[in-house]
Amino acid sequence: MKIATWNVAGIRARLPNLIKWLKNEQPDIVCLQETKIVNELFPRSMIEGLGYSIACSGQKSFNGVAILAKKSPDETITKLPGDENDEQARFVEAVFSLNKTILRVVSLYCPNGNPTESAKFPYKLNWMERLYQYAKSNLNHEEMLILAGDFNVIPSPVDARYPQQWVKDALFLPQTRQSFFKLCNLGFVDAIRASTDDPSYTFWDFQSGAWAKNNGIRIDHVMLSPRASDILKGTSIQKDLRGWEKPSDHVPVWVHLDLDF
DNA sequence: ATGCCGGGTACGACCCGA
Repeated sequence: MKIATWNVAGIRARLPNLIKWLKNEQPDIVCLQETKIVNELFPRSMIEGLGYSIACSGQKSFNGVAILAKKSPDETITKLPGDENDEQARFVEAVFSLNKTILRVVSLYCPNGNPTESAKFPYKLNWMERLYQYAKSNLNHEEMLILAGDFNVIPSPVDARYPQQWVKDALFLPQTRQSFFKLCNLGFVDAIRASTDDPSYTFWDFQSGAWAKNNGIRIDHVMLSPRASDILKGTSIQKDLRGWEKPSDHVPVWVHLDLDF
């Protein structure tokens, strides 16, 4: 089976590209971020027409995540535990019962955290700590768990074309990277980094000709629990979508698993 | 460093992203 994560930067603006891409690539599961739409207005019909179930957690204007899948999930969760008052739609989980196994998939949109002197940075770090606690408690089940999405974390200098540009940015500060590595130290595998040493980016800013200059960063990640990393077959970053008409500033990240879906 | 682009909201400029 193949699973992809893609920050679409507005699902309504990206719908033609999303539909074309789904038809071309036939993913089994897709984790979307920055849908920027309430659940009631989610553009269901064309996506369902291609054979996908939809689990979404959205809000007006900002954030919003979804999971599209060729099977219907047995269970859906739309809140990251740890803060009852958190109204931001950044987490959706879908649980799939497969032949003798369970696959748990999360589409997540970690806060950006800039500017770092504002409340946004502690909110980011707190959200990442909540994700860590969630991941840790789920590992006890020894299921296949996939955390896929826009982490807004540049893990290492190799993950930026110009790392010195990011040293004071919330995406690359030591506290942010430590929080990401804490997740890795639970046993989660960064699927792209496990598969290749090549520098490869998932985001290029719309501004300043970042795409033309390949001034990119790798911030969209697929993290595999030990049971899931055991069946990792391969990965890719679908850079060509950044060159399409009306692109998102992010491109899809793909993971292939040795698993029937 | 800021906000050069792009989306959303709403219809005139704002906020937000990374």
